[in-house]
Amino acid sequence: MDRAANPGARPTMEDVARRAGVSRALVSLVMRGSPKVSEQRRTAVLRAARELGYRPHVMARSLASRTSTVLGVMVSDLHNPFFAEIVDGLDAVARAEDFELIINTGSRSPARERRALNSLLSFRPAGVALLGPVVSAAEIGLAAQQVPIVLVAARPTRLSNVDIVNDDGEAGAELAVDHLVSLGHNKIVHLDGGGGSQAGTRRRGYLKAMRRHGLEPVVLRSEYTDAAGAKAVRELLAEHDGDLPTALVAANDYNAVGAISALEEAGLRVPEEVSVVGYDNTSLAALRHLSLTTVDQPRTEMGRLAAEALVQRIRGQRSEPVHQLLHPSLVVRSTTAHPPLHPPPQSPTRQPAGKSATAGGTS
Amino acid sequence: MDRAANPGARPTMEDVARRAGVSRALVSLVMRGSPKVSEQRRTAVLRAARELGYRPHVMARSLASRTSTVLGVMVSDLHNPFFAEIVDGLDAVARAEDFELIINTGSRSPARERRALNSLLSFRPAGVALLGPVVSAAEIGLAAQQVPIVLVAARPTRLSNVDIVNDDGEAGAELAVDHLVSLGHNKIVHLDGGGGSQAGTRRRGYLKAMRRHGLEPVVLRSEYTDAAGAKAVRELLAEHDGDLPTALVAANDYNAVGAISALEEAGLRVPEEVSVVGYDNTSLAALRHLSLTTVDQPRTEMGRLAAEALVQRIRGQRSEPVHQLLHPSLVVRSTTAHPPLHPPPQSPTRQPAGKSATAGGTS
DNA sequence: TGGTTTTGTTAGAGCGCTCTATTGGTTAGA
DNA sequence: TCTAACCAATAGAGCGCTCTAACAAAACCA
Repeated sequence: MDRAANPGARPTMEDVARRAGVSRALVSLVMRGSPKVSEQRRTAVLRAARELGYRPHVMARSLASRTSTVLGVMVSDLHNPFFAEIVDGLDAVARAEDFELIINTGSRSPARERRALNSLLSFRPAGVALLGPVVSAAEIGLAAQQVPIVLVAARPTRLSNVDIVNDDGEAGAELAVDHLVSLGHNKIVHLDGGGGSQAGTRRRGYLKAMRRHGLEPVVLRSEYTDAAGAKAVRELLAEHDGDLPTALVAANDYNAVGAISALEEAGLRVPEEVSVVGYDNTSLAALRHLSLTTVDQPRTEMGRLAAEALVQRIRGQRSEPVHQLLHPSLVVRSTTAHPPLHPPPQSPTRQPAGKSATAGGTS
Repeated sequence: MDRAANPGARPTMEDVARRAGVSRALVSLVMRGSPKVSEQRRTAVLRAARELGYRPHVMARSLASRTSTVLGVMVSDLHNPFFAEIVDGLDAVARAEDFELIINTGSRSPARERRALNSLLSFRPAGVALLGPVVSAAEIGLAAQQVPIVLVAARPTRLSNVDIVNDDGEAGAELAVDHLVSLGHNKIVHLDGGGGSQAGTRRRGYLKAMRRHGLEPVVLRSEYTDAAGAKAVRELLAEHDGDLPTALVAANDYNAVGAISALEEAGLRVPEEVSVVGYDNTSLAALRHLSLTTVDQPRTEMGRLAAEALVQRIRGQRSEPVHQLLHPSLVVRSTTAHPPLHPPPQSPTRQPAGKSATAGGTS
């Protein structure tokens, strides 16, 4: 009844002003927390606003102020909980710095991702974070001309006007290989992530570490999925019939889980006969049922740094691009052990001696 | 150079109009695909727009038109891939009907969820979908006065002005119990979802089915997490030392996986000694490594129906609330089997009393 | 006391767009 | 030939807000 000339519809600043007996401009000042408002009027305005259920219209606000408090987030794959933790980090900073997050997803398809990005841009956000983008560098570059952009978990790029926050995939893969080598493995195969973001970097790290240890690298093309991991292993088993690897460095955790399934289907036990290392330390890996040895990226931290990079750019505190490379760490769980036939220097955890028969003739 | 009075900044409709030698209104018509524009001018405008890299400003548009093409989506937990599939369904409809999705998350905390909801509302969306909300009914009701709202995967509510799309959790839990009974189980314990959405409904279904079969129900308070499932089982094992159940109906897949881990830690084998049924058929359950028997909700379909409900309301095609209750189905995988010491009559898969829902899935 | 600051408040223009009239310019009908 | 009917195009108001400039009223200083 008191919604004045605006029954039913959402109350506007005008309505609040009328009810509080002040001007629209004063309401605006109160809403933005200006110090130059008398206490008396401030409380009157706040009360009127509360009574009407008024909430400022962000779009109108950003239109009028020519600024935005919106940070756009493009999540390349909502199904992958990996990104959820990055969002956690972004969200924490956004909350602290008074930005709003709007999320959008590209479903791992470049076309949809472009759509999602355009949709985000049409809100004229103050900045945009692309998590695991698969869209072309050219398009990212184009967008970067209009708004600060930070890439997270992205494949390497030559773009000069974007910030980047990645984990050091090369170091991570090296970590995995070093771990396996230290357990006594020397036939270590990498299932790579195909064209996925970070796949190339991890592959490079694997190759580098293998060379460093004087071992012969074998890379199998795969993908960031359960099914692809299983498929790659099945092919591996079919081809390299006699000469099986004793350890696998998988593209990521999903890939690793698929690989483990295929290994077990083939009667190979993990880790007794084959060790498997994942990548990402997703909640999947942590499930005690899987208990996957994996490489952990500081995801929340990555999100936090990404948001901070954006905020700095938005506030004009920095204009050169930054390229953060965070250090991953190895999380050793139960899918890695000493290889069969290669008893380690010291006392092992689980190294069944009777294993030799199996390893001798898997044929 | 030709950006006229607007160098550097994003071109506006005015810029396009100037360049094409027409009025701003005409550009507006072209942008909205009006048929009442001569072909000649249309191409001229489109060319000018292309040359300037013009993209309409959705905020300004929705401000001026007093309409919105934005659908807000509040996802209660981004880490749970369950919701990602609902978003897929929403997204499909949104794309088809020319709406934009903006997503936001509440991280399973009522306070954050309220924040997220308010943030969403401040964009004055045309409609809002709340996926697995934990915020209070009162607040939802308040929001529903301002914008059409659809609840998905929500706990039951008395709210009269919102649409609801749920799976029939009662039927789902019954499906699980019936399946276990048909395998010969009669000591079936339910690990419930505590205060989680749908937890009560599932518990009710479990109780109903147990009673129907003349069995004594046992409900253990738990939660929708891996850890909670494991904890509940550990407590169960500690207390009911002598008289263990032969089957568990878990609150959801995560809970089930935790339960399985705890069982295996205790030396109990699944499914040989204890059968476990999950709920949700998440990607987790499908991993061949877990191969969890579970209840599947048609999630994408739920998302689709939710979006359609919103669109109908937005278009004014309907004003009464709808309450959709979708039928779940059982996916039998490898975590359920006949109970020990109780060899079944024959080898059943289905259960006698022709229940409405089907038994689908693998294996 | 008069002038200068300071403080609190407001009018009014305008952000980029849509939308309702309204305007000329054709064409059709009689 | 005139009017009605249509068509393409446009002027101008206004969506809900911010922001600059201007303005009273109170406070300060000499």
